[in-house]
Amino acid sequence: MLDRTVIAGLPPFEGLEPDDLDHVLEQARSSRYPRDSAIFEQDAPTEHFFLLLDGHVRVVRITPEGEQVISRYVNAGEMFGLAVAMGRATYPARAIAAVDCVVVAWPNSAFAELARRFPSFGANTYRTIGRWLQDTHTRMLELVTAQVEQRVAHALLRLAHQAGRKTAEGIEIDFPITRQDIAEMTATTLHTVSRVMSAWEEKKIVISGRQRVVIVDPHGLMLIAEQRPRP
Amino acid sequence: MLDRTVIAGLPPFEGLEPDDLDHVLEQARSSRYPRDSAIFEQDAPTEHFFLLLDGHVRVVRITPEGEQVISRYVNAGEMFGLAVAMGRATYPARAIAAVDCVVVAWPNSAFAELARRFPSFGANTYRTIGRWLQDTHTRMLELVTAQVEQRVAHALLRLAHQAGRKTAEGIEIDFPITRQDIAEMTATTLHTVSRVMSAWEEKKIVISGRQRVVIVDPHGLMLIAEQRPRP
DNA sequence: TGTAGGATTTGCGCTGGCGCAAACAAAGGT
DNA sequence: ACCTTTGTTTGCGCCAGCGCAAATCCTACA
Repeated sequence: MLDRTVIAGLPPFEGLEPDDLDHVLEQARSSRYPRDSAIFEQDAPTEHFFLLLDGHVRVVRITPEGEQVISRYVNAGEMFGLAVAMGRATYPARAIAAVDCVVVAWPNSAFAELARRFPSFGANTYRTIGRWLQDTHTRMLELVTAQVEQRVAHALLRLAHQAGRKTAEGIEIDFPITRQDIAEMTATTLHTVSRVMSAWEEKKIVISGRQRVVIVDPHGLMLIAEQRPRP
Repeated sequence: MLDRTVIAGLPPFEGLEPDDLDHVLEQARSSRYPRDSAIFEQDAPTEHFFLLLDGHVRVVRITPEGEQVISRYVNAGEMFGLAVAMGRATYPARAIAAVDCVVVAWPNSAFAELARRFPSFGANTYRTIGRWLQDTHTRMLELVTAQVEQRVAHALLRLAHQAGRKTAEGIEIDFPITRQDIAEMTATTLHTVSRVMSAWEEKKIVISGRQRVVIVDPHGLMLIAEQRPRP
């Protein structure tokens, strides 16, 4: 049985009494996932929905042709795998632990009861899904209208915002991320990402190494991201 | 006051008693929108949510740079402008009547009450939003991985499926649609769409004219849509 | 300390489809 | 019947970024 303090104060459970929190956790079980392991697979039947307690999770969609696109990164404290709330029988994507993770899982059957018993939980969940829809639209717009350099800049800024850690050199992305990963976020190739980032390293905008990105000059990066395609 | 039969049998109101339907409609008002008029504007404060009774509505997102992307077409019988269900204060896109339309609008304030009083209505709405999220992801994947020709083929097949009308020549898209519109659905230019479709006309796959598209050979189009990029 | 495997960098050539421009065609208004 | 507006077609040149290939660099593990 989990301690109620691990979920107290998280948006989905805001306003719940200690007893309520215990009730919520009664149906949950927590597990650890080592780095690079799958939490659920695309098209697998949905049996659980999840809360990430610690770590970072990558959500990836794969086309029939085998091409991958990273649809988002999940940060600690966020819900994911909410297929049940969307009335889906299978997960639409694969979830991979980007680092060692601690996850709480509820069986799908718990969702309806929790949403009914704690309306704020249901409302929050649906708002979350609504926000994902917005974010997805926004990213889609960006992917199809902006140039590669701007897309990569946007992706890094978003990562820095969500999962940035201040260091002496600048803002470091808090989990290992490869050129390939960035390519899959921005719909390009690892070669192009590498070229773009090498150029930025030259200009002292970022420092990057193996699976590591530090943003030295966020403002400079923002200028690149906001650049008009044809002035 | 609207007659209850106009909404009876529609998925969101499935299983409601005649009295319930009357109650639902008490808070609604219906209006007509002439072709090309806006039903709501992007970033405008959300005051209503809508049901399309008759016609076709185009939902368009505009970037700060002024580029447009058509995020979907709404068909008769579908809800749209559900910003309130996603907890948003402004509409994330603009809705334009693609033909003369009849629309039912409810004030946002009605949403919470309806969702509480008729759980099936709430569940259906949230499922709908979940489906939009899926569709958007799928389209995004397609836009960034497939070639222009395949994207246009997919777009036409989707349109034919949702809003196709059988004619002597083939399946005709049920509303006026320009090359520019198709370009905004597939993230390309009207010039390229024109070239692609001229080639298809040559091969007797489609017949097209001013604001008009007829799919003569859906199977041939499907072959193009499913084509592997690099065999 | 050596080494295998993964990650990254970089050069080079090619091409899909965009930008530009101009002509043409179909509606609709007067 | 004419003119304006709006939509469509087509030719041409160009370039961002991909595919391919090869070298190099880390890092973990033996």
